[in-house]
Amino acid sequence: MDMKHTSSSTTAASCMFETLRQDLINGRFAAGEKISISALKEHYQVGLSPLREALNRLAAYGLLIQENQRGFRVPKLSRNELDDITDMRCKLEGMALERAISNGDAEWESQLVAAAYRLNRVEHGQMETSEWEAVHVHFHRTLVAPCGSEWLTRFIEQLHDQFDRYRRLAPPIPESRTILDAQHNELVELALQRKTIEAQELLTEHIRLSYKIALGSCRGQHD
Amino acid sequence: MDMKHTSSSTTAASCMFETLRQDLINGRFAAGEKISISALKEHYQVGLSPLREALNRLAAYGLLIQENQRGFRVPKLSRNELDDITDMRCKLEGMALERAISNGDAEWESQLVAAAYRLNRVEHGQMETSEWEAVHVHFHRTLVAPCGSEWLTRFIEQLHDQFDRYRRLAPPIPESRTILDAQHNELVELALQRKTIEAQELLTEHIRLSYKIALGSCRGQHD
DNA sequence: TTTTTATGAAAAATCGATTATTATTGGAAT
DNA sequence: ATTCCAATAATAATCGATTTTTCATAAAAA
Repeated sequence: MDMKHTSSSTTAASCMFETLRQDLINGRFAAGEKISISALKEHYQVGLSPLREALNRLAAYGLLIQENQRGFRVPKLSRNELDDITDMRCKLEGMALERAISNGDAEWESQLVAAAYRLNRVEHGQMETSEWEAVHVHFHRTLVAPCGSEWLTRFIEQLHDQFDRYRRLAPPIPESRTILDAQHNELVELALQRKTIEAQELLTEHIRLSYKIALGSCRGQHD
Repeated sequence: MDMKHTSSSTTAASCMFETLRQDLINGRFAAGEKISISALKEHYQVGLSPLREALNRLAAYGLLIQENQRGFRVPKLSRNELDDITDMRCKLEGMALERAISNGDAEWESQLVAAAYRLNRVEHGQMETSEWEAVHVHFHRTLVAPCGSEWLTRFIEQLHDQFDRYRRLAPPIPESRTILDAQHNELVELALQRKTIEAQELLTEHIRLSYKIALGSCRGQHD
């Protein structure tokens, strides 16, 4: 048996990291906002030390800006950065998908089908947004999982978080949503058929369409 | 005038982050070693809080492994990971170089020439290794600097740190060193002449030759 | 009016001590 | 001998308080 020594009891710092990460991605803080440590401490009912450790991790991860002697700020949203993030996603996830298609085994195929199935189910029902978001992230993670590169995976996750910060803040566009949902299933089809190029092109298209939605979060943003 | 509010007075935590980052890259800690926080505290004469904040940042950055309730460890060296890092460097720096060559202006050209010049000078003299390393990092950073992507730049820096952890630990190979030194100058030539493809190919070759040296650090490593 | 300088308040960073968790050791039981 | 368990030591994580630095305000000087 495989006893997971890894998933040992969590710490307050790790817990705060995860919570804040989610809250940042979900736009619970205003872009550009100064982080009031004592307010967070109050709000999350957590000690100063674990909170600061979490903030330090988030800054190193790119979800916060840290300035010496003047604490932490939420990064601003800028169209330029969204363009950057989007381009990088297309490039990196394209790379990863190619490798995933060439490495992926039967186990991957079944997990991919399962992930897509779950995504379809959640779409139909009127689940909470947070549930759909979780399933959606899981789908995209599964899609590129067998790319064989720890670092590529890591960067993709990081960019995904950055991208979602924009997207989740933007107003939804139902017509685009329908297309995006269909694309998930088409991606599975192409992946299973090992149609590498077509899959890559569709993934790029998928990301670019999401980008159009995400752009909606930059309205009234100055740079 | 441009008064740098950015480089404000540093904090103990930031200072420790930089110091430990260098020490980790320079192999001052054994791969796989458990980090004794109290020992570090003693050795660097620093308080517990700033030290822990630095360690948290380093873990998020990928230079340390953090496990809940059991502290920090130095990542092991593995040939597989070195392969991964190397592939990713070739891909990402190749991308960046293409964009740098298309974006880079006269200012970039002069900085690149200057960086190469400095590198040549340091080679000739018998400067400290640390001096050469700093100039070398600066050269590679300059080469891809105008790629126009914050995120690409960030990932490249991160991978460079990871790669150097292997390379600096490996025994030097003088013949390869000569070739690598020459390649730096050839890279400048090709960049100035805007020979994108050739420059990319040479950069890949350069990284792959460095890889052969870096491999020397994996001898006797189990996975 | 504008700039400068002092001053008090707010917030960030750090320290020293405490608590909680893990690792270790030395028997007892099988 | 090997496994199990308690007792203890070691270390990680956290807390509460202190120090340091920045920010905001207003008086003084130009």
